[in-house]
Amino acid sequence: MRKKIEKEHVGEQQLPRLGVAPYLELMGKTASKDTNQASAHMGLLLLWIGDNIQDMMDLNLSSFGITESKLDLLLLLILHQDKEGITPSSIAGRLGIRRASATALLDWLEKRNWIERKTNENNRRMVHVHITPEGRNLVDQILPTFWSTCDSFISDLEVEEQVVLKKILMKLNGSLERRLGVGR
Amino acid sequence: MRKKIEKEHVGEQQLPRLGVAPYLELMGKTASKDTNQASAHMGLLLLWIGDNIQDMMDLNLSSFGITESKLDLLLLLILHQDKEGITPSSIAGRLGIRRASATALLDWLEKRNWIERKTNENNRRMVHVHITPEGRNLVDQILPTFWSTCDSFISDLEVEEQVVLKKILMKLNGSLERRLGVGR
DNA sequence: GCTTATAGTTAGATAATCTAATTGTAATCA
DNA sequence: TGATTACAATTAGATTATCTAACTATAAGC
Repeated sequence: MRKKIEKEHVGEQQLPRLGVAPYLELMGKTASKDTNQASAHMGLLLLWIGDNIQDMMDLNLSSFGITESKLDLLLLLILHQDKEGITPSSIAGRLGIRRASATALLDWLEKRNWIERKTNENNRRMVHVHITPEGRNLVDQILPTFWSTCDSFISDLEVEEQVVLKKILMKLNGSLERRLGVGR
Repeated sequence: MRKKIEKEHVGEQQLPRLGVAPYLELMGKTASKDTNQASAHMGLLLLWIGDNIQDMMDLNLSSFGITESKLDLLLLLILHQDKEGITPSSIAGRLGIRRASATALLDWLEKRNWIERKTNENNRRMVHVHITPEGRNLVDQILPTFWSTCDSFISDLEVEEQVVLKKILMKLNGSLERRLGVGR
């Protein structure tokens, strides 16, 4: 008797890949006339690329049992650890989430002993947050994979392409951060 | 899902923006020696850019009461609507999610009358999915905003920068899709 | 000393995902 | 041809990440 797989084996009837062309055709029919369609084409590619690199990072981090957003928070704690001002509020402000959401993230990390909370004795409403040695240890284990994954995103590009891209990406990121009013 | 919209008046004690430098310094100390740090720097920027454009798109679509991932599904239905092979399974395959997750998405869209399910009479295990006129109407209302948002991502770049970027982005997206085994 | 503001948490909700189990149908094969 | 296996979809139940609103404790202002 044959026993069974586990892959949830997706059937043969895959939808064909269409590529970008039908999207551009639809854009031609549905974009407002003051939209620059060549730029929008690039924006669409950026959206897809963002999606794909996010998936790739999630995939590579999944074995560590932590998501990129939680790693992000731990990095924040490391990079600001000399300052005393790391509180649930300031974390929420930096990550662009509500205080209640920060509480939930911190609960999760605290339960695993990767961060600690300590009440501010001068203002007992406030709580200081810091990473523990175990947390730092975890991050040190993860970071080599994190950086090599970042490296891998553009590994298929030629060196000259990378040079050009670098300048543009820095400018682009600055522009987006300015317009969103955020920034790391 | 992300919301991140209102303000909830965040207090004064904001964490300072550090910029990329401390990240690069940390990378110097923690990256494996076969990581190309210049490339990883660009990868990090791409990750941040992806995050920022996703936020910008979410923000601009939020007033339509639909997320980008659900719009994505509706676009899929539109672009494949001549073919008969659109089923929960094929949707799950294309979106890279499980069939159960596709069922949940379709339930949500069906409840709002934007899609319809119809049992395949030749093989009663299968269900065909198609967009309704109301669904198509909704998409037509959203798309101008969607395209202009895509356009806006790179609106601060010079024309020459855009020209260079386009070629690189197409190559980059192709490379990522190939490595992830996905594609639109 | 009341009143108001602030920081954090709790309670309860929703969205987007997952795995495992279930249901109904089709195909295989002994 | 009837039992077994495979497959498509759904259901049930869980987790993660977010939200808003309400609550608690503390500090500050008048």
